[in-house]
Amino acid sequence: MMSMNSKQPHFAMHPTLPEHKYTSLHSSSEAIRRACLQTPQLQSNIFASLDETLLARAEALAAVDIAVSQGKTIPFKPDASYHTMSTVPCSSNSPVPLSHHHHNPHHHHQNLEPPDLMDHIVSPSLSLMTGGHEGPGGGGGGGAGGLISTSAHPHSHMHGLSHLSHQASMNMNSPLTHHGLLPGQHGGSQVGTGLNNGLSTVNDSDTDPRELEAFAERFKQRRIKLGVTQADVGGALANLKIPGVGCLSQSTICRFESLTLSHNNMIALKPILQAWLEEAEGAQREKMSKPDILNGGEKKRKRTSIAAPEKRSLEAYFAVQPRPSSEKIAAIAEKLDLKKNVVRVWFCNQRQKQKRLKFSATH
DNA sequence: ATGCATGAGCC
DNA sequence: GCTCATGCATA
Repeated sequence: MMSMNSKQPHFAMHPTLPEHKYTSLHSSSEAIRRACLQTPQLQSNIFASLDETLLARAEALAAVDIAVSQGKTIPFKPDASYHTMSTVPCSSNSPVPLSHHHHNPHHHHQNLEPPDLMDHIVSPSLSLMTGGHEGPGGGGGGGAGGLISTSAHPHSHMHGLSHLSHQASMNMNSPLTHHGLLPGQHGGSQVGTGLNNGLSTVNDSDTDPRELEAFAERFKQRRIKLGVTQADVGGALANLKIPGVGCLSQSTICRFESLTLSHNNMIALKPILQAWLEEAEGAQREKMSKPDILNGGEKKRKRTSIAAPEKRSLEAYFAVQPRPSSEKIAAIAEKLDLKKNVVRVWFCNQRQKQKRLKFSATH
């Protein structure tokens, strides 16, 4: 249902529309994506040449890694924060070393060149892998656009966040999509958050990592002050009646607060959450002022759990080749006795994390 | 808070 | 098949 946490009951929000303008819901992940591919892709070949040998080596590494980690080695915390944080009173616990891109005397090559592959294979403490850069070439890699996409699960309720803009370059009709994405983006930096019809051009401040970080922080603090859980926020978003915006999950709210979303995603969500915040605080003020009146199906998805040993192997493989071919994936899957699809998805998720890690390290 | 999964849009 | 945004399930 809703929050499972023992938090405060959430006060209902007024259906009133916030007097806000989220005219800009730029998402163009395509742009950022393009911007991100600054590295030519030649790894496929390299990998191909290494072929089986590499697989074997990687696997061997994995074995070594296992032994080492048993002794005491960092288990590789892939998750990175969106941006380097430093002042996060993180109410609860932040097991994630949000600032490990700063220091960390040992190894650290965020952007490695393919030629260094073997180094990793030899390094027992391999933790951060070679940068796998996408490239249209490699084997796919279409950028999805997408902002807030509603997962229209066959069984689940509609989480209505739009069926809107899933493609910046197209349907620029959607209120949330009138940002004609610009293809040629400056490398590695911003999102091309398009310009809105001259109305609310996304200002630098809106996309500034630093600003987003600060906002996320403020958001969390104020949310807590309101006594509302992340799940409550997600559910309440639908009440804002913002075109194309439905509810979001606790996961997403959590990720927003912890900056573990893509830069693009952060930018897209910010105005929405800001609107909710203002709405919620306004409602509370109202309630405070007049303390008199009324106050007062489907199938379960199964989550595969990849055991630590297998995970280490996958990490080793990933270090060598972040984007293995279908055949490679099949081979890996068989060696680790995992379903091919599980392995494929694992690599996809790993790439997403790496990308964020890279971005946060660069900004 | 985070791991694995789904689905849209694209190549 | 990929990326990306997002969610369910779970540690």
